[in-house]
Amino acid sequence: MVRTRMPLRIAPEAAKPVPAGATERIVGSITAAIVERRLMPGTKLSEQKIADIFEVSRTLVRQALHQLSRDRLVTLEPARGASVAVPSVDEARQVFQVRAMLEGALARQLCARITDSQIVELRAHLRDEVAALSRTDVPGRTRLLADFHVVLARMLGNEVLAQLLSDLLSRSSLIALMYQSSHSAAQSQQEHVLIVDALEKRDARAAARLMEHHIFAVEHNLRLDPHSTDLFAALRPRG
Amino acid sequence: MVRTRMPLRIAPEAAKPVPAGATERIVGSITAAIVERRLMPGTKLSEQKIADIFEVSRTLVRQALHQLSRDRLVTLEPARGASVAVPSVDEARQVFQVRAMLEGALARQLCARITDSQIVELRAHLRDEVAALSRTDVPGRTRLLADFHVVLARMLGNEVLAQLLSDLLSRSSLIALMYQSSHSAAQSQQEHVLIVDALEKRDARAAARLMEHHIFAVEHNLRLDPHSTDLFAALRPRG
DNA sequence: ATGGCTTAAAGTGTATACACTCGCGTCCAA
DNA sequence: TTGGACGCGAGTGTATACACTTTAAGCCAT
Repeated sequence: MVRTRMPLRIAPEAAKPVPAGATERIVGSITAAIVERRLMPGTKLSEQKIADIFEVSRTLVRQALHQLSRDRLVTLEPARGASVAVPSVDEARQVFQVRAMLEGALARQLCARITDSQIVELRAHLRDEVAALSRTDVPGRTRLLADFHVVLARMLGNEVLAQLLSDLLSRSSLIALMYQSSHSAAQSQQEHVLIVDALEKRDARAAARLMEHHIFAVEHNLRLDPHSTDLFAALRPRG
Repeated sequence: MVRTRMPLRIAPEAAKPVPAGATERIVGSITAAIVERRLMPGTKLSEQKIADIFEVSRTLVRQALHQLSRDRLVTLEPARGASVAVPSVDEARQVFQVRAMLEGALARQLCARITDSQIVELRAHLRDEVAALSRTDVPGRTRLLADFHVVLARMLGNEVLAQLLSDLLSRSSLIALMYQSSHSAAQSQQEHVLIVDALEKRDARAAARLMEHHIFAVEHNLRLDPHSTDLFAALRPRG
C-alpha cells in the first residue's frame, strides 16, 4: 500500500473513544468482532487481509494479533498464522472455576464497603440490562451482562482486579458462543438482580453464594459433555 | 547490524529449554533480570541497545517489550519508549488484594482434593526452599518462594489459574524489590510450612486463613506509607 | 486412477529503511 | 545573565523488503 501519509494530527485527541494507538483500534475491533459472534472460533486471521481492511501495514496487525493471543482470544501457531481461539473443554472449566473463586471473594468483600449510591448505580445497570433484553439487542445485552461483573470489580476500587476480570469475561464470551449456552440472557439478568439484593442487605454470605451459583449456572448450561466436543473438534472445517 | 544469516537449524530442537521463539527468549531474559534485581524500576530500556545485546533486530525487541508491558513489568510511554515499571502504592495494594482473594480460595479448594503424594511433593519443595535459604542463593530463593504459590495452583489442575498467579507473582516481585520488603525470606518460608501443615490436615478454614495472613504479612512489611513513596517517586533519577 | 514428487503461490518471520517526535544543547536577543 | 527559539541528535512508530515455510496444485510414474 503506497499512500501519502495523513497530516498526522497534532491537535488534542478528538471525541472518539480510541483515537490513540492504531494497534489498540485493531485489537478492539477484532475483540468486539469475536465477542459479538461475527468471527467464529477457528476462523483463520490472515495478516495481509486484516492489514488491507484497516489500511495499515502488517506490522501493526501483527502487534495486535500478538496482544490478542495473550488474551487467549486468538491462537498463534508458528509459521501457520493466527486464528480465532478454540477453547478446549478443560480451559472452559478452568476459566469458570477461576471466575467463581475471584468473584465469590469479590462479592464477599464488596458487602463490607459498598455504598448506597453504588447500589443505586447497580440498579441503573440492571435497568439497562432489562432494556437491552426487551430490545433483543444481542451484542448490547452480551456486553451489559458481562460489564455487570466488571462494574462490581471497579466498585471495590481495584483496577487490577477489574482488568483481570475483564480478560476472563472476554474468554467466557468466546466459550459461551462456542459451546452454545442454553443459559438464557434473561435468567442471567434475574440472577444479577438477586446478587444486588444481597449486596444491598450487606449479606456477604448470600452474595458470595449467589455469585458462585450464578457462575456455575452459566457453566453447567454449556454443552461441555465430551461427545459434542469431540465432534466439534473433529469436524471443524479449516476455513 | 549487517551479518550473514545463520544456517537456521532445520534439525530438531536442541536440549536448550527455550530454543523456540526468539521473542520468548528476550521476554524471559528481561523478566529474569527484573525479578532478580539486575534491572531497577525506572530503568530506561532502549530498543536498539537491547537489540544489540541479543543480536536481533529491533522488531523482535519491540514485540518482547509489548508483551512485557501487558504483564505490567515494563511501562510503554508513547514516543518515549519503554522502561522498567514503577508500580504505584495503589497498584501494589491491589495486586496483593487480588492475590489474597485468589489464593485464599485456592487453599480452600485444594484441601478438598489434594492427594497424599502431592503433600509429599510440597514437602520436597519446602526442603528446596530451606536449602536455597541456607545457601543465601538470593535469585534461587526468590524464585522458589514464588513458585510455591504456582505449584499450589498447578495442583488444582487449573492451568489458567496457574498462569494468572504467575503473572501476579512477577508483579509482586517487582513491588517487593521496589518497596524494600523487610519481610524476611525465612519468615515466608516458615509460613509456607504452616500452610502445608493445614493442607495435610485438610483443614480448609485454617489453610485459607493462613494463606491470606501470609500474603497480608508480605504486604504489610512493605514500606507503603505515603511518605517514603513520595520521596522515591520524586527523587527517582532517570538513569 | 492413485500415490508420491516437484514446484509455484501464498503467507508468516525477521530485518531494514524511512518518517516522525521528543529532549537537549546552542545561539541570539533583550 | 536569562529567556526563548532554533536545530540537531537520539530514539520511537510505521512501512516495506526479503527470507523462509507451508500449502496445494500439477505432473509423472506406477
